Amino acid sequence: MDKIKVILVDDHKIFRDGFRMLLQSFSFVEVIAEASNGNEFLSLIEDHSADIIFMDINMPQLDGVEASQKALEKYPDLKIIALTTFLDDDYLEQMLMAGVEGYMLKSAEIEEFEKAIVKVYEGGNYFSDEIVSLLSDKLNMLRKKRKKKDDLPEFTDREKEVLELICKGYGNKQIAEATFLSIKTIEKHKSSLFQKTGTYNTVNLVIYAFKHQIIKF
Amino acid sequence: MDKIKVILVDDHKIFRDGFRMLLQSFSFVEVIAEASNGNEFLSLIEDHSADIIFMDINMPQLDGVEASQKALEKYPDLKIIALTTFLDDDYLEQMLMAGVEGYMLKSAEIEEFEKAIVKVYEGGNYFSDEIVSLLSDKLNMLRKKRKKKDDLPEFTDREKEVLELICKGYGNKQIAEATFLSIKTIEKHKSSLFQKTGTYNTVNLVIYAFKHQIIKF
DNA sequence: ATGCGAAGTAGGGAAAACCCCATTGTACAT
DNA sequence: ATGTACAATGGGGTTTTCCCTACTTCGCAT
Repeated sequence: MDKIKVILVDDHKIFRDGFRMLLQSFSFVEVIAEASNGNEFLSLIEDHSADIIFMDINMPQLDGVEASQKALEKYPDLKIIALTTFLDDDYLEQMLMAGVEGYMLKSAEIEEFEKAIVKVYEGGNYFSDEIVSLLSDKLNMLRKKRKKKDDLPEFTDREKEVLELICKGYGNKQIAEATFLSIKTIEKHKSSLFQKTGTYNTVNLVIYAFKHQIIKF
Repeated sequence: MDKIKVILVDDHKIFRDGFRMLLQSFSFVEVIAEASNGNEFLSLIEDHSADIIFMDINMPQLDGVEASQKALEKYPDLKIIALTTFLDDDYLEQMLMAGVEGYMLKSAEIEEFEKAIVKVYEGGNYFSDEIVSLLSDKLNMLRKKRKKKDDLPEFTDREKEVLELICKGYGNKQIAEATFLSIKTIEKHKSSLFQKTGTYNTVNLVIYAFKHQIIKF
């Protein structure tokens, strides 16, 4: 079996040296190239076909987030494992959205790296426990924030029905046709919605609905 | 040290029986109660102070999602570990948003449950690898969908300016005042926006903007 | 049994949004 | 220099939205 070809991207030479040694100690891994920032990496992948990229996030010139995005745009099958030092990481969401296959701390145990490489190489993904915890915490924060804001008023059935249609982009006339009611009635229901939500026209109402997640995308 | 007090919620008695036995085999765990659906669980927690809840998701009467939401509303410090059978789970996001501390497959290994209980009891959280993979896949799907849709038209500076104000809920008059232009001009810019986006009124335009993430919440 | 409030149904008229069309200015190419 | 393209600015007139008011129905409490 061929060795798994790995590229290292990190701005600290010392870290790369240490990490390369660690990886080479796995018999099934070969470090085929290194880059010290995003730009260097992007030109590098033109000439090398790697299986897995270990990508630092904080780097000068072009950081890991943008480098990953650009690389994946051109080579969507690239498998990237993001590396981060601390847990106060604001880039987590961005990096996940960029489409990385793994995310772990530089301080992880040797066995973790081994596990991660194998899993990602086989088409899976790997996230260290700390990262998962962090993500979960962020979700919780989000939830609490929403909860606080959500003293939503109560809507009647008709109002909910009308609001749904409004948020689909229907005008009063179309809503009237869809519900077999007169335009005037629709207008009244909208008026009630305005009052209950503290808005004063349709656009505001739609914005309100989106912000309070009453409607789904 | 006291035993960790656990409540089981699942509609299948056989599963509860087997799972209880499994848990009791850990010397540090005590199953103090069981419920066969969400409603039963909600009345149960009034009388029991549990450390950890194992909560099935698909249940008759009141499912795991709503039960968890309601329970956590009343007792925010409750620690819930969600259990699911299959991986085709549409409730994943909802359950995470509800604020569960863990999420795992019923088919998990014994050691996994042990690990999960300890971690969650100590204030952490636990998600099985399969769940994490699923979540990551969903994120990837989301990303790809956004990418595909994002052949957004190009807007002129004025148009962007007007669009921003529209999405703040401003009417034509207010936008005109804010930009020192005539209402008619604003109307024309909006008209251009309609054409470029394929929409035909302000409400539709706002919806378009939200869906394509042109504006931020 | 009756009264009272809340939801659902509309009309008339004012205000805002929208469509078709015209003018000006600017950049860029021939 | 001149034509083409397009952004930016607006006017006139129609359509839609919005506000104020009114009537009916239904549940529910006195």
